[in-house]
Amino acid sequence: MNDVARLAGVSIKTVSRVVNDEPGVHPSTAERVLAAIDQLGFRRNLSARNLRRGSSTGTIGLVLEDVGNPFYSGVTRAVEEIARLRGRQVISGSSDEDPGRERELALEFCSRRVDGLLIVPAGLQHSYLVPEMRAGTPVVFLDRPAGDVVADTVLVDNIGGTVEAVTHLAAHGHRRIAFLGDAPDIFTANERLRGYREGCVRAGIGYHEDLVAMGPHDENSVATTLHRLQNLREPATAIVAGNNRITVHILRALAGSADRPALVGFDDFELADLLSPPVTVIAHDASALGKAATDLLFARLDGDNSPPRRVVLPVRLVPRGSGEVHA
Amino acid sequence: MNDVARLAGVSIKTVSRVVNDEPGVHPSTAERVLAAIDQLGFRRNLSARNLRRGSSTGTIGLVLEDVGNPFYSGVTRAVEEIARLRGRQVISGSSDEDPGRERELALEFCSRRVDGLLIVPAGLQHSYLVPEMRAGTPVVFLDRPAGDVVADTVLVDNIGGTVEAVTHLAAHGHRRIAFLGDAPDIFTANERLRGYREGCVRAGIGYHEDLVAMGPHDENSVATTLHRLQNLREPATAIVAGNNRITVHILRALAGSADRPALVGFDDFELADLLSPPVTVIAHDASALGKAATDLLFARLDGDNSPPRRVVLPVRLVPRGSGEVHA
DNA sequence: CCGCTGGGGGACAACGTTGTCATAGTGGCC
DNA sequence: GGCCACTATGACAACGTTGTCCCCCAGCGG
Repeated sequence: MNDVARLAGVSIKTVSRVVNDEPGVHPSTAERVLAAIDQLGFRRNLSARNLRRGSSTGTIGLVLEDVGNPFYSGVTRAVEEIARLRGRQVISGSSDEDPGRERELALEFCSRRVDGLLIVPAGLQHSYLVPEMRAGTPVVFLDRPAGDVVADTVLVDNIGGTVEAVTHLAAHGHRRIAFLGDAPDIFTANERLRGYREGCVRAGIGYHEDLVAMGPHDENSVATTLHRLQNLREPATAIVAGNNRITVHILRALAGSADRPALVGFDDFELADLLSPPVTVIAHDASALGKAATDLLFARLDGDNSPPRRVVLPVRLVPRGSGEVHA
Repeated sequence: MNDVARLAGVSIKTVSRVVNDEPGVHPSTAERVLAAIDQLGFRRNLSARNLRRGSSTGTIGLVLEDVGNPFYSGVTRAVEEIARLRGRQVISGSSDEDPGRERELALEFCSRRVDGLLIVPAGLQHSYLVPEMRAGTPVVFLDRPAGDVVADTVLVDNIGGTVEAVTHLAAHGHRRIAFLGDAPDIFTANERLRGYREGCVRAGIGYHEDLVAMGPHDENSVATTLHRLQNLREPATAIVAGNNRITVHILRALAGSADRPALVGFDDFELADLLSPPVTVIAHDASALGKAATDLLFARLDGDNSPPRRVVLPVRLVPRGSGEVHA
């Protein structure tokens, strides 16, 4: 800006006025300044501007588990969409389910003075955010609640979803329904297990430990587990999968096998309808989740200081006929 | 920092020293400062720090078409990974194939003084970046080349891929091979069309206009096109799909149809192997693309100022048996 | 001719840091 | 006791902006 001022033969304040479209600059002066800006390729430094103005940095931080997972990339897209409408950039990072990494990312974002934080929490300890929240950075938790702070939270109806999955399978005559879930210290995994249990009880088929296998799961562990489930004295005839990755592992393990158990997966995924058999899922909308959370965040930025809210988004069973009809 | 200094009864410079682990602070003083920091929830302002130090802002900008597309979210993940190793945050935005939006995003990132830019170019005009590049911001183009600036570029072998696809189909006896591609003003779409054409010529089956349908495509247009192709005097017996979205549209349109043409899709996608029939694809690796581009960017940041490079990543045909065997 | 008005423009401080340099105190050595 | 070296600390400027306030001068009315 200094250089521009010198080249145009004006003070830097005048350059600032031109750059900001402030009134009170003679057209001919403005033209000279613009020419200088063009010639020097000047671009105003947003950091300095925000520092001086003490205003918003125009950024929001997004911490999620893995941008590479289509579910989270859908969330990211929705967040970006709304942020854009409100003139914000999104800075994002993947925690890979590691609480330490989550914390590192969140605090780094705070150091950058993001206007707000959206977090898919990895662990159960979030008191590290208290000073930041007290200092005025709004935080919205997404997909899972925070461990030990009270804050806005957007969840999906995990319990209702798995209850519905089990009910659906039981209604088709299944009595040996298995559940493969993610690591039980992950909130959603645990909730879905609870829903599974409740569904079993409601359906009158009872809850049996031997039908449950919690993760972490990879392709091999899923294959092994399926083998076990199918060789029980009373084999499982149906499976509820705790998330999209597990569903895919199951599909891969079952590929080509003759006697396939019925399957209902939590999380919808592309092409689920084109598989044979198509896969029945508990669907919930990544963009709805991202949108709800971002809306909440912006409401806080707009001055809403009502007590923290917890929003639970509905899920819906999408029956596609993945073997529910009990042979 | 001022407040911390006051509370600890020291100068702000001493606080700065403590925060930065600089030597020459008495342990007892440091302790007082740390206590004050803790009490006030102080966190150093990175913008101010970077402004003062004139050093890197620790961010890189990523402009892509749509984070929601699994291909690009894979790229994003890879970029994030490497950026993290080099202590950078990633700011990303989706251009939605709109050159204006791309420009807006890229220049906004420049205003934020990102250390470097990774761009999946939407249009053909990138001279707007010249001043920024001259000012020292390295730019790497990804997946497609820039229109009118010379800069580092990482591409995949689009032509080789489609040549291989056509060759593969022709080897299985197909002589009426159609091509459904994206809008021809998109570099990759055009390249793949060229590859298709060359493949046809090499296979000695000739290039026929009536077998080509360039986009933009949506589910309906793909269905209509397929209908046309199958009702030609000499119907298409095989299809090459220009990208993952088109492949999926085709699969959906063909679902349940009896007489399916063979299909080879450009871009691999999850579950392609589990469909029936499985889908043969031209695979290329989103993370490899992201990694190569980010490595190139960091090489520039490390001072490499050799002439701009163009890296072309190989693709490979993954035969899965999607009806190539001509009945 | 004087004073007032208002448009155009500049000087300067401040945002929150850190680099540079100065200074006060302390202990050791001759 | 005087001098030096060294440690711990602080004062101040500067990074690139913008907000506040002030100044200059042309034009106008009296």
